[in-house]
Amino acid sequence: MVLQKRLNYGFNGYQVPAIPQASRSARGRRSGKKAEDRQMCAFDLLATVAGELLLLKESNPCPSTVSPGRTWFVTTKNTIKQGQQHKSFKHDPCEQGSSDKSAFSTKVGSHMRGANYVLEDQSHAQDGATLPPDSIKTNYEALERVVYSEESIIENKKDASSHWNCHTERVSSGFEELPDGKMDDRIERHESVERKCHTERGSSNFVEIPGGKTEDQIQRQLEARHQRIGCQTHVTTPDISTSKNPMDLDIKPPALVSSDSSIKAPLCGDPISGGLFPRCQDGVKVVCRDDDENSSRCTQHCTVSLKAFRPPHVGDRRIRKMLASKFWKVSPTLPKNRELSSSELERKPAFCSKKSWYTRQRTQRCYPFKRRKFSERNSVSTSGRGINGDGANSPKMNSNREVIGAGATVHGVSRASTPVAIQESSWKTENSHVKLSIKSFRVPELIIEMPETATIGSLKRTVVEAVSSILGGGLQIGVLLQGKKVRDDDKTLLQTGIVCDDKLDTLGFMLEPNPAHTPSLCLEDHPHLLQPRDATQLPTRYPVVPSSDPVVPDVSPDPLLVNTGNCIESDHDSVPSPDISSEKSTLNSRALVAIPSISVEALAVVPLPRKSRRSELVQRRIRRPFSVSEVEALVQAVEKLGTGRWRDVKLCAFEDAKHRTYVDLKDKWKTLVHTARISPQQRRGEPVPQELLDRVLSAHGYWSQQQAIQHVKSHAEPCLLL
DNA sequence: TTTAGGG
DNA sequence: CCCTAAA
Repeated sequence: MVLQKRLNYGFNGYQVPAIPQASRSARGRRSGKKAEDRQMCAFDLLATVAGELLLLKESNPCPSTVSPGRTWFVTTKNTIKQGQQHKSFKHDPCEQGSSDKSAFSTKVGSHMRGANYVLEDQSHAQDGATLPPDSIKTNYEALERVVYSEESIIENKKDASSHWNCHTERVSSGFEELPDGKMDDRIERHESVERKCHTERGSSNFVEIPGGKTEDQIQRQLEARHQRIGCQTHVTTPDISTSKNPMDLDIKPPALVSSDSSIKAPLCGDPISGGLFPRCQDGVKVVCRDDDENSSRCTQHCTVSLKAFRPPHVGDRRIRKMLASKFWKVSPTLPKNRELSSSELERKPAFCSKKSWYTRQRTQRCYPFKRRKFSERNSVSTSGRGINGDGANSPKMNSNREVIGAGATVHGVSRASTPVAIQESSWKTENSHVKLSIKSFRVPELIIEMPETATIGSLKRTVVEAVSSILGGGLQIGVLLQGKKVRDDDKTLLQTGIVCDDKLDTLGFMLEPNPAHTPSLCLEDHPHLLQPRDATQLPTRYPVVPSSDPVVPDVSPDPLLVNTGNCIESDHDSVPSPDISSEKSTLNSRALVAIPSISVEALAVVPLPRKSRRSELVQRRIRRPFSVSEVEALVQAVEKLGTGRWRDVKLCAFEDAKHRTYVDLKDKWKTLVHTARISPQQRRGEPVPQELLDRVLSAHGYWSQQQAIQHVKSHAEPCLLL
């Protein structure tokens, strides 16, 4: 079940400019992920727009003047030549056929390729008359969901039913016609999939709000989404004369600053972000027309630049990772996070700046929540009125003036950025936190060998040295929950089950050697460790750590290194990169000087398997076993579509399961076929009903046959096809 | 980018 | 689930 809101906005025609090719190129992305990322970018864009709209909305306390049933659509201005499955989004959603979802994603992809799209309010012409709510079922579902999410972040409530014309409705995620009573069945399954999305980390790009969630849960969900997306919006009021080129929009200083109503505090004015992510800003030209398009009032245009501050190259995972590390950083009870250890910060100044950038980003992202807690709705409305002058109560909330007003407000807030520390503290007080008390750490195995004649004092010293050597940077923290190691760094505490005053006794921490740590620092701090004796007299494991990862001193500007975990992907940024490498070079050479020659030798001798480092950096995706319901969906989709159309299968049955790529589905089918062929005794994991396996075999057989037939036809009788 | 197939 | 050649 999906809660949907129909949002009413007083203007229409969001023109999304072409996004430069350069902003899309990304290295190191895995192909399976690309489509999702791309889609997500586009959705973020839409969400961004939606978020701005919400600002407008908030500043106008009389939304009831806008008629219901209004929905935003994405329409394309360009003709896309790729297949024949493209329908204009202007088409009546009622007539959508089975290919429409494909069309949507393809169009979104094309959008990222530079096609022009218009986010458009299609119902403006006939207020309340067009597009009965029920007609929006499929393609727009995602968009609306985003819109809903954004609104929720601002309003922080899911049942704002009164004047925002929201309603709940069930939406079928399937887009093929479902015969007879199959619909309910389908919806049921879809619900289950969605529920799964919630329990599994980051599996959905959207925050899907299933029924029955508490407000608190929703809030956390939305927060998580915001963290994932890392997207902020910014509205400026550019010079109208330059509005032709959205990229050239001037940024005017804020006209008004309000500390209260400035909901989505943006970051555009942040010089750090500007410097670090010169290409991260997707300019969005927003053309605001008057509500009644046909009236003379619609002639005036204003342009609003919406900037989505989501570094386009940043993988979802990376953002999350970084934010996660940010979290730990905030928590004073925990030792430094390996992902962003202090030593790393020292060595890579760019990290620091980025980090602070992100800190700000993140805290501001949370601002809507704070605002809501601190202020009543009334005060928001009041300030909104103040910002927009007399327009707020006007029946036509949609005048251009107000758009500008809202934009200026937001912009002003973006400039008035608060110190990070303050924001963090307020952040901390505003969210439910898990309080942890770490009584002691379990230290990883440490083998120490001493001559019998050694004194107790020297033993102590050796142990201390060994421990402190490891503590010097060569460790990371392992988290244990109920005795099981929590490996997924990207999961939130909530998702992992670490909630306030609950289960905390089962939570444990463990020190582990950090294979990625830089040995030079450690050795630099304790050079005597290697010097006083022969290396063979130090069979402790800690000295091994350095040579186990000799590549770390490698200062080559390897993007893999630069892009690691806590760092925003920055391979395009010319500024920080040289700093990083030069800084590291210096450090490294300095470190090498301090290291005895034997260590240098060790460094040279032991080649690091590149793979291992890579796997350190690019984390393997979490394994998510297919549930029976997922298998059933897959089987059904393959029965319908065949075995050679995994993309369609994905779109058909797993559109909302963002963590299932078509490659995953293909692989799963492969294993399903295999499973079906082996004896039940040999099967592992959650048992798949035999009935499903039978269907797998029969479908597999059928489609293999079909493929063979097609193959024969196209080869033996090519002329017949002409 | 998607498919197909090996690992 | 990853990787990658091939289309």
